[in-house]
Amino acid sequence: MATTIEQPSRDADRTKAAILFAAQQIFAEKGFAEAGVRDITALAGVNPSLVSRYFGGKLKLFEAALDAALDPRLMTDLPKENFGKLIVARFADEGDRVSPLPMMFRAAGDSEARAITARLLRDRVFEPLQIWFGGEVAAVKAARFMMVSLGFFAYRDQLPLAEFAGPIEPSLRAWLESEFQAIVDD
Amino acid sequence: MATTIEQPSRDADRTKAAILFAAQQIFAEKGFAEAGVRDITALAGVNPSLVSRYFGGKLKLFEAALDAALDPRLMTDLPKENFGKLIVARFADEGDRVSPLPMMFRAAGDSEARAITARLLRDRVFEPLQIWFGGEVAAVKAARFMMVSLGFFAYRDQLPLAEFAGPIEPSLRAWLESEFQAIVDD
DNA sequence: GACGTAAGTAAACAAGTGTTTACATAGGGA
DNA sequence: TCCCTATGTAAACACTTGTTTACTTACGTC
Repeated sequence: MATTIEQPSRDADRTKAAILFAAQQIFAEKGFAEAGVRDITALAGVNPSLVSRYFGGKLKLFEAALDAALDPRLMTDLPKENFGKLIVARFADEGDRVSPLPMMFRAAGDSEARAITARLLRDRVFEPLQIWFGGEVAAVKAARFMMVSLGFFAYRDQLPLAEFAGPIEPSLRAWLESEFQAIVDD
Repeated sequence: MATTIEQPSRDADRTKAAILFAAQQIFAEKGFAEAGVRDITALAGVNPSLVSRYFGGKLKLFEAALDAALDPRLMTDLPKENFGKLIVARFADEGDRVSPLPMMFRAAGDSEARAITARLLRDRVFEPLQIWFGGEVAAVKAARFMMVSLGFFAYRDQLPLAEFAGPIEPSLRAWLESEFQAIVDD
């Protein structure tokens, strides 16, 4: 019988982490409004009241979940020579797993959650990108990057067209790659 | 005393129109979830129960309001030679009035409303655009148009950055114009 | 002018929400 | 071993929501 790690049944840190992890899943899947505290805590296997106790409420939990999902390095760790191909590969092939944008889109219906997404998107994505791009047109470059990315995910999220449901159409993919590459090259 | 048009205080068609008009305002401003039937009917000056009676419920009212706001001619009536400059002018300068996209973004949180926006966006925008573009790459062109448009509105809607709050930055605007123009030229 | 139907209203309804309160209990330290 | 506190639970709370039901009233018709 293999030795198993002792798992104390009462561990606040572990419980918080479980709630946070479940929140990321449920918020991304159902959106802020439709994701119930009871849904999240059921997935985490704990009592609904712990959301208020440990995070201060559903809205704060959303903020924590989104903040944990945001990581600008997912863009800025790529080499600029091959930026276009690589970022599209990341977005198109593992986009729903790697990007918090669907989670943000489905929170746009709630005004408070929307204010949080706007702030985090600016501080945790737009600003780091601007620094990474550098130069005097860095702000415009960051804006272009945001627009193309938002457009791509909004398109996949909102327009479940049969002809684009599977792998992305080759010439559309090539266009996207050139769009992203042009941002760093300009 | 000037002759005034007789306004019957009881006119079902007029009441329906008033509700529909108010729904467009409120849905665009607050989103589907936060827009209450009571908000809409208060603006229209009627009783909340009339939403169910005349439209079959809040969801059907949303569908009717969105359908009434969608008009592909806002894009396809433009000359292709000057398409880029003109469409950007329309979107950037009168975008919130002319485009139903903000209304759609803020409905993404509700799964049923989202299904409606997806269907209407496909049938009332994507398909007509595809026909208008024509040729064998029409689908890809329509997809590119959707992505750039969605990206632009998502950006303005979700990222209220101070530096882009007012009129759009000139070089960013030039880039957008070239993007749209390239779609029709390719 | 009386009447019946369409138009509109007010209020109750039923369901779901996030949060709070009161209570139970596991587990480590004295 | 005995507590005492952190951890977790169950249930009630307070509130909002879209919708339905019962009722009132204005308008066209005979």
